[in-house]
Amino acid sequence: MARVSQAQAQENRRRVVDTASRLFREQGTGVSVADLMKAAGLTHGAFYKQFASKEALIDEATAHAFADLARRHTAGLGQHDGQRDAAQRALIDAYLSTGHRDDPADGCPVAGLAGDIAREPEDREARRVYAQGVAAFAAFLTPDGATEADAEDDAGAGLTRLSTLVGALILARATQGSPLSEEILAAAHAALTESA
Amino acid sequence: MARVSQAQAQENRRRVVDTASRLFREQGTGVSVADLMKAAGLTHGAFYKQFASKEALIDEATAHAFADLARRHTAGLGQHDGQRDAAQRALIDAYLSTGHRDDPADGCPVAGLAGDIAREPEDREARRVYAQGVAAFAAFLTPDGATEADAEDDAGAGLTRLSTLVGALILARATQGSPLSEEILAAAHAALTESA
DNA sequence: TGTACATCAGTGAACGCGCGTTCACTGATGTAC
DNA sequence: TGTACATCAGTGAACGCGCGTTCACTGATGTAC
Repeated sequence: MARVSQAQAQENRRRVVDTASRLFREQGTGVSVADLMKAAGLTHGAFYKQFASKEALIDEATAHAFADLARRHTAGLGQHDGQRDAAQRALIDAYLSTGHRDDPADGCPVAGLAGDIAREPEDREARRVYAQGVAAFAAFLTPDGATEADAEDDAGAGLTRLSTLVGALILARATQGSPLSEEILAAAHAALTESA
Repeated sequence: MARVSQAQAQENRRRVVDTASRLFREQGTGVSVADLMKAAGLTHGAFYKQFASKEALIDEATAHAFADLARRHTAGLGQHDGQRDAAQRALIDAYLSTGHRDDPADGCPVAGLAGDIAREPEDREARRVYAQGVAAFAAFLTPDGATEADAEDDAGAGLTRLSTLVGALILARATQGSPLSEEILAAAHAALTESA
């Protein structure tokens, strides 16, 4: 394989970003460029024809993961005829499932990337994108009722719900193998669905 | 410096474990043996006189961090004359402070080690210790009231509170630099203290 | 539409570097008498 | 208590290896005529 059509090259590039966004969530941003490219079906040398550095790919893969998350939230709303509470309930069910716990690659980037993002320097693009993604997710979780009177409280409730979701998922993953893991998911699920 | 007294050697070993437990929380378990030993005031060669491998140190440093956490919880109870609700309230205040957010090295190992522990293989000692630490922390957070009637619900409430605390702290660290970071801490703090 | 040639996505060997780990050596400590 | 010697915690050079990145090369693609 030598030169490849522009369309093929563009598709290869897309596949690298998509593969990276999955592997970074699953194994962390420490995944090597060589392993990454192999997973995308290419050799490591081709990487620098498409990306300036591994850092640049981390930025791009982070943005890709959050764009996908936003798309899923919009789709979720669509599936419930725009009813926020029904869409939120469906999201909570899926978020705190063992399926989500066991599949970080295809799962929430807020949870999957949290550890690596926290250790990135403050001026990194990936951090900006992450914070924006957190804000958008919290907004999606804002209670359905009175959004006019107490806007600040509502925003706070969205942030708190997100904290509980992300915390429970991360703890369930870190305790996987112990019965505690399922107990955490069940407890958070009960707490988040009884009041909503 | 060549040979050193047994007492000195023992103290050096303790210092390495303590330094590791702090650096792992702050920078992750990816910290190099050389950096670690330098931070403890020794050279890297001495490492293998005290530890079988870096893995073994990760296990020991994790246990050390959780033993320290348990000690702090006990001390917290003592400072409030054994009153659980007062001790819990004080812990929540400290846990969701910017001081705790900005000092992961000296902070909660449940939050600081979550990402690395989740990626360790299931049979690792560090995972066992971590799960045990999560259970103990959740027990500490169990509501003060009726611990006789609904033991399962109470345990669930402890796990949910821990999920919210850990999730909020991790998100606040990952969004540090954005105003969102303080909003997350404030929102979770309000939610956890209004009901308790 | 067919031919000639420049382009450039992908390959695979190679780079300097830092990793975890090993090892020959040092010399104060601990012990045997 | 004093001397002779074995022990072993700590040092620093060295190991093989995988990392991110570079580069000479390939040959199908895209373009100029």
